[in-house]
Amino acid sequence: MTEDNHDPAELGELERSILQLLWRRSPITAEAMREALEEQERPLKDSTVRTVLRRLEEKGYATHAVENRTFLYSAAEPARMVAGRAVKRIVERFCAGSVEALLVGMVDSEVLEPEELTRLAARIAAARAKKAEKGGL
Amino acid sequence: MTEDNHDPAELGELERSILQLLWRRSPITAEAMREALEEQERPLKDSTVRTVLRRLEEKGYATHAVENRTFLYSAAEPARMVAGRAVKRIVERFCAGSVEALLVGMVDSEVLEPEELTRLAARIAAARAKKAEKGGL
DNA sequence: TCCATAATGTTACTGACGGTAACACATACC
DNA sequence: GGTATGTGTTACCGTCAGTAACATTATGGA
Repeated sequence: MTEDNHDPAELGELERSILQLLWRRSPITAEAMREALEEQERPLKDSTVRTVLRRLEEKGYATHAVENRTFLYSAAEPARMVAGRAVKRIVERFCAGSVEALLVGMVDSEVLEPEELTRLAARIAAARAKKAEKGGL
Repeated sequence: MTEDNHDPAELGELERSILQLLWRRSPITAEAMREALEEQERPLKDSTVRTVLRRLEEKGYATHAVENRTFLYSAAEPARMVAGRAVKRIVERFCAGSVEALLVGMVDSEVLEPEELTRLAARIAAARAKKAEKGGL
């Protein structure tokens, strides 16, 4: 039971922006992060950025290593994973646990075309099969 | 452009519970809602329930009709739709807009088996085709 | 040695918002 | 006309994200 209880819905807008950057530019120092945000028209004080990075780490979304007394932050897990779990919660909360209902909803709300769904499903299954083959089993 | 800007992430826990009940038991009066919540070990004052119902309506998740001076609340749109849009936001926020990345993430985080994905895709596409045929395009 | 510098740690204020509810107001029926 | 039933108004409180000042620590050079 690794108590993996992240909930991306619990992230604020700034926290998400920073997490995005972690995914894109890991590993990264707090100062570099501040500069990156500044380039996105988001000028913030040094301490603000650090506070948010610390909070992200507390919440389990980030980690850091220490290199010459300086923290190098990285995302704790890939975006795909976080997104996957986020969807899982949506399925539980709004689709009574049925993934099918969710996929139907995505089609209904035009997030996804049926043909695209079919195509992606095939592609993913193929990729998966290949991986399983390599992975030995 | 009906400015359909709901964000289920912006709902609190009680709001979600009540929305669930709206989906399950619409149309429903405030009093009946209170009783339903009581049965779920959630005893709340009348005014609490009413406040939340009103907030849900303000946020666009519910509507009401008036029947003999009494409000009959209903969900404004099906759960599937809300879920679909919620997922859309996740895709934008965590998957750089790629639905494929999301589906892969769902497989990676074991929300969905590859075979199941393939099967559901086929089923949905078929249902969709049938509908288009009937709908006369 | 001692200070300036570059990091990190601590603490806190503020505004939004959700959970919760008291209290006021209206109306229909006896 | 007053009581019962249902709706409208207002508000308090706790939590949390955004924001940041201020304190502390270590390190390398004068």
